[in-house]
Amino acid sequence: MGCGNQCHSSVIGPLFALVDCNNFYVSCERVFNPKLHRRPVVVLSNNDGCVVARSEEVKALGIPMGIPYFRVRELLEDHQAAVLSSNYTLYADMSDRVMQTLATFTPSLEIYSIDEAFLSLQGLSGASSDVGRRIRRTVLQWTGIPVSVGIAPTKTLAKIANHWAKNHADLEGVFDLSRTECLPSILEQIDVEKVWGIGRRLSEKLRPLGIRTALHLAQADAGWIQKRFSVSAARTVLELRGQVCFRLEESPEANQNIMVSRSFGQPVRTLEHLQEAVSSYLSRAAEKLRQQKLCAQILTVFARNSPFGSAPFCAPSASFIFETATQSTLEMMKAAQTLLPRVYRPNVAFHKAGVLLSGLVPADKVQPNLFDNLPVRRRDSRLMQVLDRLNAAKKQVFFASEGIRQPWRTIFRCKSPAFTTRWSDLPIVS
DNA sequence: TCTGGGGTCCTAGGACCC
DNA sequence: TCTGGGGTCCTAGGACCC
Repeated sequence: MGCGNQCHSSVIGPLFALVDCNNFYVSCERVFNPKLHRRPVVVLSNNDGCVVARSEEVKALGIPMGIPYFRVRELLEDHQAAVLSSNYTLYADMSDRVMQTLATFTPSLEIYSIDEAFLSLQGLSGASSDVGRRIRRTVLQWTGIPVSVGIAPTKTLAKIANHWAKNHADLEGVFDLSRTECLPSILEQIDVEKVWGIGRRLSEKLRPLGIRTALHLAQADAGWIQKRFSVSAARTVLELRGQVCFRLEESPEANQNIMVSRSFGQPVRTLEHLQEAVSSYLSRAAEKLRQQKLCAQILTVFARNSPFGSAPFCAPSASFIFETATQSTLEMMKAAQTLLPRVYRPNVAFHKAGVLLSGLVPADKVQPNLFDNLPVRRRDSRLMQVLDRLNAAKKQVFFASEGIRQPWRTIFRCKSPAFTTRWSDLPIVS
């Protein structure tokens, strides 16, 4: 690096580590299928639509994140790439293992996404970069997943440190930005769009103003940025200067919305099939709602055609407000049946539909309504409990309204087995 | 032919009230 | 009838994240 020596006294101020799994979905697949090593691998989104994870070999081919698969299929074939559908059950289980491993290092842990966590290293003894290396080694050994670790006094800088660790092989996956004298020269090499919280739109507006790198942004006037853009952008400026604006959120707030939406395996043109799909999504959404011990006041149903087709974009939606917040799938399905005719359009080829539950309240804090039918509520509640218990491990019982043939169902053409969550799919070592 | 899913936060603008 | 300011709440839409 040639950036001067890093000293190793213990740290007093706040210190964050961002641990990010490398190419997470691809890494999960490689743990159970050694043939995927040293070979280009991609994982695709639902319906095998877009590239959502790429191995290093694929990145080297210049294939960007999120590109539609059909546009790069030939290129991938030319390089004998392995192409896999998403196996969310596997990734969720592997994520749990990684997070449990991280929790052994510190209780101050924020699970930020399926493949990322922030840790507070404040007060931990020893050199922070040694801790980083230990984290990396342990996660790899216990789960098989390679991670990168970025360490810095703010979350935004930890993100940058992590990014730097990923892009400099000599660092072996760990970079401690809090102990470097060359922060400005690093920020100078980072495009402003790469900064956490600055997206494409914002960077397009910043560049003409001369703010093209993370360093430019760090040196900008925070008050002016707030007036011109937003308070969040101003916070990012301060964070780049080492001033904490985003704290660790160890016990996250309850969700404000629960959404289940999917693109269809093939376009839906009939009210009947739209009803099936919406019933099935609603059934899943209500399950999530009960898992989180919440009730919903508002149900929104929406559907849309493809934004890429020649037909004008069409995205009707309709909402239902319950007299009393509910967690009963039955009650919600009844409501959905009244909403769907308002959403359905003959002559529209629907490409996607979804349900949104909002106005969420804890189940034990629901205000009962004067005209509530309590016996029905209690009966429904018992029924839902039984349903959830039956479906806990594997879906065994479903509503007739969800349909049987389900021609709209999401397609996964090349999905790997459920290595870690189904006995029959257990990998065998011979 | 074929373009993901699930979230959060912020702001602007309108309605309404005093 | 005319004139004015300040505050809150709600919603839609935009931007961001992975």
